Amino acid sequence: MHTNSDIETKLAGKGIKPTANRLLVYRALTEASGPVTLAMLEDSLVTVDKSSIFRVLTLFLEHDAVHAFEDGRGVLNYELCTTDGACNMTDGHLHFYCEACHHSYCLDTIKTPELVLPEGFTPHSLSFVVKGLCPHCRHSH
Amino acid sequence: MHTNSDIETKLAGKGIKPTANRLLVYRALTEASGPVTLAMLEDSLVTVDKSSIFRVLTLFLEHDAVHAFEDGRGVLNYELCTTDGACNMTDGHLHFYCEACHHSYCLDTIKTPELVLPEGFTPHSLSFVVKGLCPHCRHSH
DNA sequence: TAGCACTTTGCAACCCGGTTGCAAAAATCT
DNA sequence: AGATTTTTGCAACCGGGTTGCAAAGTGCTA
Repeated sequence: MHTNSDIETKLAGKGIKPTANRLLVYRALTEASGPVTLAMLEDSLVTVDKSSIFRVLTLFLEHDAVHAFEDGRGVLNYELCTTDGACNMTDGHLHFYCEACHHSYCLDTIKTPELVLPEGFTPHSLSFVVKGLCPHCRHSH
Repeated sequence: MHTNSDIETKLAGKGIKPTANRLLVYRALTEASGPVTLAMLEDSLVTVDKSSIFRVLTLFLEHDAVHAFEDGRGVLNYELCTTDGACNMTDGHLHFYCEACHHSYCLDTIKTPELVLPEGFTPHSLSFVVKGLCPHCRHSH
């Protein structure tokens, strides 16, 4: 488990001043079993206002503490960055969105392929999302 | 160019009864240089209500006349299906979203890779979107 | 420690894309 | 024509995301 000072160290390493809300949000991200949405954080952090969570997340994004991607519905999902440096397309991996339980999975065992774009297109980031049924929903069908 | 009866034939082939609005929307899709959003169609089809365009597009989706994907902002983009049969993930191809001009490109020369999901995950559709700068915006930088 | 500046937070309100209920208009069917 | 079904426009709503603003908190410095 992560003590508060563990988290403070992590945040400091990314150049983020630790506040009470930032510790709460960071902890929620570490304890999540996968990518989480703003709405999920709102539910689990009832003491913190939606806009505050949002601002913490955007701060984390700017400091490469988390990365974000859209699931199949256009909802942003956030995940802690595992790498220490900039967290960009180079560590891109596949995400899976279950259309039954509306849950996102991070399939980080599957890397996105390196790709060759037509002349002139300069990539910054990428998202690769597969929609379908997750193992659980497929069986309970 | 496409005459109205050309379009009517196409729609009939997909099992869609041609109405005035459906012809207008279909024509707008054929004349677009790439994927279009609901907002873009609202702008170009000033005589047609937003909700009507929306309902036409969902009808087209159900009849595999168009397919849709989200660009990098979570906005739906629509494209005419080129294949005759069901338009699903099998003809998946890459899309590029320019963060400067907010325009989506259909890079249909680049096919999405065939992928192997972990046991139990059943794919239905997929989206593969690269964000960055398009050739034009890159030069006018 | 008082006074001042800067940062962070909560609240309310807004924005925008997407979506729906409903009644009017248009097409379809005897 | 009259009855029925489909399509349409309007208005309103929804939900995720975002912002303005004032209050609360933090951290100075004198």
